[in-house]
Amino acid sequence: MSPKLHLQIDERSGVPVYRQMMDQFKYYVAGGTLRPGDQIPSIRELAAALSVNPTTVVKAYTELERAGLIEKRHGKGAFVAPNAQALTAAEQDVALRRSAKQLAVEATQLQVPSPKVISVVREELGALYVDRTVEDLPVKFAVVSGDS
Amino acid sequence: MSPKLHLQIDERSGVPVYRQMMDQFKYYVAGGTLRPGDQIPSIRELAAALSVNPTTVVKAYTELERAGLIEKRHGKGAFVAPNAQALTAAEQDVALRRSAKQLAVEATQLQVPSPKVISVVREELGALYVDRTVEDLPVKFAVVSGDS
DNA sequence: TTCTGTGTATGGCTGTCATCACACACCCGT
DNA sequence: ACGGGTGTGTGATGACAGCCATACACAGAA
Repeated sequence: MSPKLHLQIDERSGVPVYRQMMDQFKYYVAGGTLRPGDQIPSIRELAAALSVNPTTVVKAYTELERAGLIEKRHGKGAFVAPNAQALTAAEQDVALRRSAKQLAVEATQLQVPSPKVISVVREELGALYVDRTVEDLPVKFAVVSGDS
Repeated sequence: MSPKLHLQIDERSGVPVYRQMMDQFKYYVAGGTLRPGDQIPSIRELAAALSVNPTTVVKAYTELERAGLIEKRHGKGAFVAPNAQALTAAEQDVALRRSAKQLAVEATQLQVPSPKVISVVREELGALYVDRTVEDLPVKFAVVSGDS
């Protein structure tokens, strides 16, 4: 039913909260963690877990619904749409490259040597895998708002 | 005087434009590419180069000035502040980690294997170095707004 | 003075988010 | 069947931030 999600909101990033939520749901669907029919957190539940206003979640869910990715059912909850399309491999690549490029630009401007960049990325990837294992507890949705 | 800068604005990222500009100037100063006394692009010039409204650049410059990083002189232009502090190594690390973490989160949600992530990062880093060499032309400020 | 570069100031449109009050669907005890 | 409690999504309103368009003010050279 409800796969364990790991949503992360960075308030200081400047990126609208509803957009951060949308992207992450997209990625979960694209990666196959969320599958058609799966129930996702209720608006209130997610709002509480992430410490944001319910209206913000509403906006994200509404947009996702308009994109055909999820369905809201009054009084029942929200679900991944039956025909929710996973991102194509190409689209996944674009999304990933987008982040990678920003990192690269930043590193270049900071004049950080490439090997250092790579090692930091490795560390952060490793840190997440740790989280994933630790997360085999009765927590449905884990949240990190600030930094680790 | 005016070192060759390479500013990059991603309009679709959701991050406020003025914030993207601020960050990149910060990074250039932190990395030593921009040094105290250096003249930076005029408000109009930068606005034209990036295809944004001058007021947006004003906001970025005003904030940077308030942070003590640059100085605006009426009728003359904008310059890196005499006592502009480069970021400490620790602060640089924080900034870099921030981007790296976001990339890691995204990759994890997309279930992209780590080696793939690393290789993409390497590619993007490489692409930027290419740009840097190519940029030995009479262009003072090069801009990339969309994707490469 | 006049021209041309520079930074400055104001108002308006849009997007983002919070607050608060409302409406629908289910379940359970009566 | 009923009726209420609890969960769910919905909608109206207001405050504030980002961005743009436009007109104004200063500095230096012709």
